[in-house]
Amino acid sequence: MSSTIDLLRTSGVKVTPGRVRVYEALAAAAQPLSHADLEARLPDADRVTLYRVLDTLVVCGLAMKAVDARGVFRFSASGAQSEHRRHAHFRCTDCGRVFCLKDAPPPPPKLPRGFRLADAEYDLRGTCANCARAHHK
Amino acid sequence: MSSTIDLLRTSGVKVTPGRVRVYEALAAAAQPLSHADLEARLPDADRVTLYRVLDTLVVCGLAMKAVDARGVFRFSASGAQSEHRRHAHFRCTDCGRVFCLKDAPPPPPKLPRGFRLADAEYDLRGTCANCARAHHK
DNA sequence: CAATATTTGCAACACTGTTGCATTTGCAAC
DNA sequence: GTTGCAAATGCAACAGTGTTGCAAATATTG
Ligand SMILES: [Mn+2]
Ligand SMILES: [Mn+2]
Ligand SMILES: [Zn+2]
Ligand SMILES: [Zn+2]
Repeated sequence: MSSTIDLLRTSGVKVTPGRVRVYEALAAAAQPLSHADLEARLPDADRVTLYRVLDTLVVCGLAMKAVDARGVFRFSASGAQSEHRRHAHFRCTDCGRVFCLKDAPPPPPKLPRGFRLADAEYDLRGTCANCARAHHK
Repeated sequence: MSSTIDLLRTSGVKVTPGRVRVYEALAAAAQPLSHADLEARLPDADRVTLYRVLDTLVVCGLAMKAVDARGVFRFSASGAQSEHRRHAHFRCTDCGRVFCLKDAPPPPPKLPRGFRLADAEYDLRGTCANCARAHHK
């Protein structure tokens, strides 16, 4: 069980109280959190600092960023960076939860000449088992 | 070839110049258009009216609304939507343009028992040929 | 402890989308 | 064609989300 401080240090970023608290809020959450969700959980945090801390966590691989159905970014802790890059994700449009799938992400398709691929994401949406059952009963 | 006016009338909404122009811009577009894209194509249109027209087209079934990777809503004429489901898209993080790729999207991976797939999108990001060249000079 | 590169807090801003309200307009009934 | 009215439009003001510039504070290194 490695501490949040160790995680940050290992990821090569400075350890600051803001980063520790934000990461721990993400890790403790059952669902991906929006910036507004985090402001509610950390009332003392500065708005802009919060955006920048989230950005840092994403860049260093400790968090994942995805857009929800309303067009708002949601963040979730990703214990190990390489873990989530090796599989696709499924987002339930009912409850908002994100599930990690077993299968490897598909290989990127051919790009036109001169194009450079920086990042790829296979985004699957639908209803999870829980919500499908609840919906159906 | 049914006219836009007929389409609107059949959908049970009033026929106005704004609705005709917006629908035709969507139908003529190669990719889903954001509100900003449409403002550029229809410089005389009022911002708010444009939002309301788009909303009307979605409600009456003539357009589809989806959120893109930046969290911005993009609209497409209903007929065109099925077209874009048959290939993946590449978004240039420099200029923001979206390119339709030739290859078919990869087959969806196996989902856990009870999960229902509603929609899938293979989202590729990077720099397009133009921006890569400009960046490199 | 001192040096310094990062990070923070704050103000100001940009972009996306919404609401209220007075005016205009599409369309149906006459 | 004229009239009446519900619906659509234009405009101003606003709310939410995210960004940028810059001075002050602070985490790390030595
Ligand atoms: Mn995952
Ligand atoms: Mn396409
Ligand atoms: Zn669910
Ligand atoms: Zn580009």
